[in-house]
Amino acid sequence: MFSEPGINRSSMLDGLNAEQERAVTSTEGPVLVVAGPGSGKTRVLAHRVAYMIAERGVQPWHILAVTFTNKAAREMRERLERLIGPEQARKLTAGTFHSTCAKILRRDGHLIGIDPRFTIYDDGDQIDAVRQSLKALNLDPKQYGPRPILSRISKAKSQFIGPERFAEQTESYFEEIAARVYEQYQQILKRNRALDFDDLLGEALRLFEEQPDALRRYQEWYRYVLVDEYQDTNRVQYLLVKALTSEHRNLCVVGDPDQSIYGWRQADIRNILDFKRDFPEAAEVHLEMNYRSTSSIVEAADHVIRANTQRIQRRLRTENPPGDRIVIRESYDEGDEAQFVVSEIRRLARSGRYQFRDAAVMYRTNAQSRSIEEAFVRSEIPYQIIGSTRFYERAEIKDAMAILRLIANPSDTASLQRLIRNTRLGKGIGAKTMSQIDHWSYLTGQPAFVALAALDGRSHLAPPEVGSRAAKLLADVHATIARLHEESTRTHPSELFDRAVEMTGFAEQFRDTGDPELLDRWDNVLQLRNVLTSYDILPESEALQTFLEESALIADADTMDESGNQVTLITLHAAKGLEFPVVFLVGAEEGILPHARSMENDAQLEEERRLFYVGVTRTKERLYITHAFRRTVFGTPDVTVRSRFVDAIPKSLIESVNARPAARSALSNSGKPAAAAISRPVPVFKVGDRVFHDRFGDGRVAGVKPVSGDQEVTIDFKRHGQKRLLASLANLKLG
DNA sequence: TGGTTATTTGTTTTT
DNA sequence: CAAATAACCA
Repeated sequence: MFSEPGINRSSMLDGLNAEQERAVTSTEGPVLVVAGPGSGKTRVLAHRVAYMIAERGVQPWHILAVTFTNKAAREMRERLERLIGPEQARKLTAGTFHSTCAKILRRDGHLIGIDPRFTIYDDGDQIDAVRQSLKALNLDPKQYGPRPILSRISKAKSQFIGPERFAEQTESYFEEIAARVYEQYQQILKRNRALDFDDLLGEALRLFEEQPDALRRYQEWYRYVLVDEYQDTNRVQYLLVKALTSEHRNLCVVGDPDQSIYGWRQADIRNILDFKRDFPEAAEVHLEMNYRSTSSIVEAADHVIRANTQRIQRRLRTENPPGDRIVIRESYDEGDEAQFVVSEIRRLARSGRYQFRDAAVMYRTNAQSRSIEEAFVRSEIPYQIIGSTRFYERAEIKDAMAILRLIANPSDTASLQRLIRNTRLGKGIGAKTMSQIDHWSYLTGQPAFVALAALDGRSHLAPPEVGSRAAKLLADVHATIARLHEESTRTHPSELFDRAVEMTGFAEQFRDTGDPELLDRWDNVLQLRNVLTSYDILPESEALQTFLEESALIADADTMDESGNQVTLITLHAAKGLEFPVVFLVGAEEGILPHARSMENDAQLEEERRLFYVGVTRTKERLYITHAFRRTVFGTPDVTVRSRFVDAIPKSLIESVNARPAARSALSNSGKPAAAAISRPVPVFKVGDRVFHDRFGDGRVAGVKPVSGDQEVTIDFKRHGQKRLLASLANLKLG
């Protein structure tokens, strides 16, 4: 039974320490909460909202809680349900910046000329738009990579700098180019009635600036605003929050500068300083007691982060027992590393102390998940990968989504192009025809769909010049989509989907085929359809729109499944905010963590250190840090150097360093090979020896270097060139 | 036009 | 190594 409202005071503040209580009860006016890892931040946030509602009589719909992921929003609501009941909890607004802004723009965007049917462009769509812009400007995409240009545009947008202002303040030739692309890019988005991720925030801010009445309405509505993960907000997000709260000034921000890991996404640490400037009356609360981790882990984390100079020095505290030591393990290569992780997890599971679900493997780059995943597949231990192989990035899903997006917003030319390229409906319409349409769009400023309408005799505009055969086909496309679009407001999404995949001939390409791969893909499409059915209960007029919006704005972390008993594989970035009893931090090597591309300056390096720190502090009990002697990156194997971050951990907290089981026994005394090493005998090599390797084949020893109880041999392989290998691990045979 | 193969290019991190 | 693009042929 849930507690009734009017709850006694103690239950809201029950079990909170003095600082936590202060964070919960300072409900009026601005508050800055600096919350260290594991300091009960999530709990405090939920209790604060509950307290406001139950004790201070604040109406739940007057509260806006902005979280970093939808999952965090969901968790907040769930906690709240337990505290004040589902009735009240449901009335709270909780969501990410992006989803909140999207909703605001659907409702009020028309005031600043935004079509409420707008499509949200994801990363891939954005790149396409940049490519198109380059083409329209006759610039060579080889010379100016779309990726760097897009990131420059995104950076400008995150600072609320529009194309005009950006063009005025360019500082290099590259920026000149970017400025021209930026302008063109915006035109393309506008023409397609599309907004990219940055626009969702930027346009919402523009709405607030240009329409004071609308802003006042939202200010009146959201009288209390909470922002979680404040250290990762950018300029525009700050300005949004500031605008929203400038009247009532009830703003509570929660963050931890030591966990700021999104600088590259224009998260601006100045937001904390500016908060104090713009809200000088703000109360400040520091949560420093760690309730999550063993003291070994807390101490290790503290030693790591201490090396950052751009930092308010403070120390982490815990009253937890020391627990297990941290295991640091050197593997031979990524395969061996993965194998170690798997067998260690199995060992822990067998011991009965942990389940699979208690463990997570964390890495710097998605690419690293490959070797780990292979080991899991072989071991038959259940696992889930967060991000990486994203469902919505599969070709067949993108195709199906394009159809749905097009139905919702026929002006979305990117989706139209996809449909024409990949379905029977577009068969016979080639690149030449499409570029004619493109040109027409450029001249008229109208989306491609209008060109199709003109060819179908449904527009007063003069149709583009295309071949008569193509004209007929395009008119057909127009008729089909127009019909589906018209039906969409009175048809359940799943039914609409069924009609759409038939009418476009999309379903057809998967049918009557024994090809197991095709069957597999169709299975994915059906999975998508299954997701759609859950939107059938919504009113037909908005169901499709809601689905598209939610699927565009899901974060990787949102897809985490906590119901099954499986190991989680996740990037360090996505792991922010999570915790696990057992954590494997893999690939702790220079060039990976810190990443090679983040070693140029101190600011970047310190962010990498924070990332490592985030990984360490996710751990409740057992932390493993692994690095490999040799790693194949890019198809080229290379000898690695252990990450400097590992070396910052005091030896007293470490259980074993450089555990190379076979290595120690390889050379027992005076360089003579041990008769029986634990696993296999390792020969002693000298220059000139002929050897055989399982993968590299025949070779000749070119050099030998003794390393702690082992040999590092350099070998010229006949087929694979020169390699450096560790004798004890390479399994070389004397030939 | 469309599908195939050869070459080439590149991997941070993500709403 | 493998995904993505370019050249190539049908």
